[in-house]
Amino acid sequence: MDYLNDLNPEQKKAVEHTEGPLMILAGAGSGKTRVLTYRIAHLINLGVDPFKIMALTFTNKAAKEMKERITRLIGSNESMNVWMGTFHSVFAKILRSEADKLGYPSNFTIYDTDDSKSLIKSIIKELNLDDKVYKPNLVLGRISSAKNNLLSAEEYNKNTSIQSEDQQSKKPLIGKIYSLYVKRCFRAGAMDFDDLLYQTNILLRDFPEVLYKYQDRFEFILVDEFQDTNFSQYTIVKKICARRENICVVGDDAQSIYAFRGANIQNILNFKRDYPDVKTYKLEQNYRSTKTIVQAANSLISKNKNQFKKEVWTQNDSGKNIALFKTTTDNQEGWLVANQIFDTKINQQSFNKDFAILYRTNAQSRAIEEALRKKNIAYRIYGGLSFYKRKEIKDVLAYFRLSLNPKDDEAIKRVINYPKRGIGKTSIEKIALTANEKSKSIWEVISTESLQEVAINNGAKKKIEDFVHIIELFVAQTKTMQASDVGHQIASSSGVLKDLYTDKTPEGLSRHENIQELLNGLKDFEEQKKAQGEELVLLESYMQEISLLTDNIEQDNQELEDSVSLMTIHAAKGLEFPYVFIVGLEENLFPSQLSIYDRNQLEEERRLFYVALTRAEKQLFLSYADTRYRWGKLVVNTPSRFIEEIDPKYIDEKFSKAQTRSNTTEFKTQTPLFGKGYQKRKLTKVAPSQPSSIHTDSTEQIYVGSSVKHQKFGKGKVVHIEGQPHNKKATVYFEGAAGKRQLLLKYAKLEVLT
DNA sequence: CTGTCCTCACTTTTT
DNA sequence: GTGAGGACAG
Repeated sequence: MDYLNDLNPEQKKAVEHTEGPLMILAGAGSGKTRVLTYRIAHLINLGVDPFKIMALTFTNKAAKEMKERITRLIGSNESMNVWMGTFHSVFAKILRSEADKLGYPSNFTIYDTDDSKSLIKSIIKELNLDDKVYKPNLVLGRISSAKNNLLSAEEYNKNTSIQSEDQQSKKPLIGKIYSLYVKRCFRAGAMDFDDLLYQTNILLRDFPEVLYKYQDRFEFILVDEFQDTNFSQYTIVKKICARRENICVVGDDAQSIYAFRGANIQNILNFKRDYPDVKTYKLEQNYRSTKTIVQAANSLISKNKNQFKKEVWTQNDSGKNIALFKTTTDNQEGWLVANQIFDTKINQQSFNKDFAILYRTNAQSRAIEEALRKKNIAYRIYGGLSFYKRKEIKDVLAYFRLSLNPKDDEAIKRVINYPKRGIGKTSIEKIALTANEKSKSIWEVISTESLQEVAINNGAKKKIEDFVHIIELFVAQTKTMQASDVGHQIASSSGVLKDLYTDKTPEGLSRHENIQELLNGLKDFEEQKKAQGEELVLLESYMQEISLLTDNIEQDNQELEDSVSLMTIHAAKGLEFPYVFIVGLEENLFPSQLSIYDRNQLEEERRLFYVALTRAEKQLFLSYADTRYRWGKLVVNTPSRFIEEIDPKYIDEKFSKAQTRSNTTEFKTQTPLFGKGYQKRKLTKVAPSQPSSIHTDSTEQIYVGSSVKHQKFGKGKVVHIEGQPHNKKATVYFEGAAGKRQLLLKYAKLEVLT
């Protein structure tokens, strides 16, 4: 148990507390993830079956990082079996295996926010409501928060206080939209993001035997970022751990930044109420940042009224003061950041990857990007327009979805006339009308005799029938063919590839490339599964894997490796960088104008700033601009109130007048050159980046003649190796029934026997 | 039914 | 400044 020596006394106590409820209040940089990972490793070392441990995180990034760290600690074989992932992905998995109980198909579609919004739009239209009053975003928000508070549509309509709220805001029919929305999702065999949690609650509530099963299966539950859980999530966890109460939650109220989405800091308070004999440990020693950063952050967060008492401290050096830059325009701000990075790199001998630039909204990245490009500083944008959100990718994925679940109305609406087939708006509307009358999905209308009852001309009917035949073919193929083959087939037979191929504009080429990239990712996925011993890899399993991915997954590419990170503060949570720039510190931007009239919302913004400050290890740079382009208009700003809330003894104000004049003019003349950056944007790959350094290294130790062991196939001998380093393919003869196999080493996780 | 031009809303954050 | 969606002509 040497690893316990890596921990400080408080951390160690938390790790060694195995049975019974446990709450860890962990300040920023206090080794929260370390405690979680060590605790899981410790449980396994004590003989707990990894299958019986469930570890829930909030984001894919956090899940991925924890997986990697556990693998490093205890090896992949054990860690693979821990149920670890985001709330949404873990419960999606459970819902798929229990779907029939809820009347859903096990291959239900997951609607993303765009799907939900588009469905809501069509419902609003059908009800002849004004979408200026019933703004789809707002309606979706109401429905979402209802679900996250476990209110069904029926309950929503019965609840007098909600109804009077909706009356008062002159939107009395939101409840009706909610009911219809639920009906449509069900009809389409689809769940939205909130359903993944809501329906899990229903499942555990209405099927005691199912609840019992999972209570029995999960002996230990760990929840990361507990302050960000909403009521729905908390209820699931509470139910599953009710029998043993082996629940460990880790959180920091000072870093709660998702209240806007229904997260409830009260959950931390409730926790003490629900588990009176809970053991609480506070991790207050910060290992990440300098004294200056820690104390500056403390001085800021002390302005919040709602918080737990906690004193974060550090033994680290004092470090440099925070640098505060005032600039005149957003472009100048970008330029200043780029220059500062350039200088710091030389003075401190640091790398691009040591820097992060954090902002409140994604739109702010533009000015920064231009400046970095001009200075030739490599950068990477996290979040923003993710690969899966691109139009062309969503089109192909809609065909994939349709081939797996033809009842998916949102997918059908997306592609029934893309590429152009001469099926116009009027026809689709008439079909949708018939579908609603019969309470059937669009597919059930167009693929049966019901189509004859729709009042459209025969030409259009013929075109629709052709479309149905294509999809029917795809449906059949997805059941028997390898995922990558079906993928190619669908991309070309649907006409999508051809449509983009004929488009020779740079955008068209880039879209075509993106689809190739998607198909490559699909192939990679298939190879990976085959290496794990699966014979037939279906498209279905791929779609289940990616439907909850919104991040861009990192590409293992040397060039991208050393780059400056650009991201929103929300996306930066849980990460750390030696040098951190926080830009756009202006009133109405940060804090956002939507939050300044409400104490709670303002405090959330302040916590967000706290999160930003505490990302830094060595030094912080803050900046604001007097004017900034927003919505194409020049806006004049005053500095953010948050700047003054940091104890001024930690801040050095910098004005750079000399640089201001010469460089803004240079900037203006050159800006147009960088107007179109579309095709230069990075391409991201779909390949799940399982291989950590451990695996990549070990593949280099496999030679012809090596004796190896495979998780599924057992022992074997390597007879042939081909391919590039880090991407080698080996032919292996296995002793058992598996016989001769070709495996990609980077996925196969072969153990070398000596 | 399709293509083009115009208007308008969009900027809070994620699964 | 951009992209989605509506109005209108062909």
